[in-house]
Amino acid sequence: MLRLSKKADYGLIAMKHLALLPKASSCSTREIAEHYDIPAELLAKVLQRLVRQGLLVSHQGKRGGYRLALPSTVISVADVIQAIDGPVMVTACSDEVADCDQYSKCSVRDPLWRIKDRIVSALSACTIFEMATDTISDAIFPAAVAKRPTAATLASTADQ
Amino acid sequence: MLRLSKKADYGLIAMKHLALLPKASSCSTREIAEHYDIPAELLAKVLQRLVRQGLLVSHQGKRGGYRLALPSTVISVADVIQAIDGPVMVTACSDEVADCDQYSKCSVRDPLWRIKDRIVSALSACTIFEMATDTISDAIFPAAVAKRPTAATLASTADQ
DNA sequence: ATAAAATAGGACTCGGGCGGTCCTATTTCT
DNA sequence: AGAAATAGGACCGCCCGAGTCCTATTTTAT
Repeated sequence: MLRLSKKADYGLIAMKHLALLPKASSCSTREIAEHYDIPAELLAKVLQRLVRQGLLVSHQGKRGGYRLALPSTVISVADVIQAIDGPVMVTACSDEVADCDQYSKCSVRDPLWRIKDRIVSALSACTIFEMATDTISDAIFPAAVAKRPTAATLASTADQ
Repeated sequence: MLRLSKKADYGLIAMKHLALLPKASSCSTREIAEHYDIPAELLAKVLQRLVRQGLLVSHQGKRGGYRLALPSTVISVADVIQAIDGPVMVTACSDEVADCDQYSKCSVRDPLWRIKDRIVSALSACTIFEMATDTISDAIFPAAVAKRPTAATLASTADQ
């Protein structure tokens, strides 16, 4: 499935919302939660984590709220996801840590690592600004991929 | 986290294993399972699914087994993952199906869709052959990404 | 001063899905 | 005929994500 967590979803929604706010104005958890029908207390935790990671700045007390700590052109989707869910890891075995019982025999760890890097690149190449303004280009290298026939196509022709 | 399922892991391991076999020879579930310490019955289901999706061909009966249905240069990592886990979807709301309760108010669906396409592109750009021969290039467009400062960097410098 | 509204964050629960197992066909080779 | 393999349905336990509850603290408005 390769889905990202609800928290990351909420985080991106919030970041986009904050990016679209007038400069230097802020917004409370409740406002965002109500606007998008997100459980407020859950969103609160997400925003708190984004503060801890330095992507948001908070203002406590009544009339408090959050605003971006940095220009939206500098914060990437990868930054948000990683701030919330921790480092992106495609495989069970992270960075040197062999917490997967097949570590010694695993033959796909290195290849998958490179693929993970590609995914992180894809996520890093997209900024919150681009999300907010809907200016994300469609693909990274359409040519290279589109050219090659998909296995699905070939398999169906080879079916019988 | 954005992790892929154990099944997908096992599938990729098996596909790589089969790709490295001498041409036209096959291999049984048990052989692969024992070689990589994978629960045989679970791996069996994975391989069966790969057969149903046309990526493998099976030979039943004693001395049966599996072999690639197509050249390893034509099968992509995306093909394998999708054959096992179904379509890659970054968000809860798939293809037009609004099974997520925030569908109407969701502001990040379209951007995330494009990002999903990028991820699928990254996965589609890597073939089983490349996995088997360890010839995966490191990144897609290193320049574009490396050039931009990361939010993490900026956040830490702006810390106080 | 006091109350209200907000962030900060720890502790807890609940349910679904993933990983895994078991069992029973069916096919095919020896 | 029997062994060894694929095919596949049914089931189960448990972990973790999603969400809730509660309390403390900070700040502002009245």
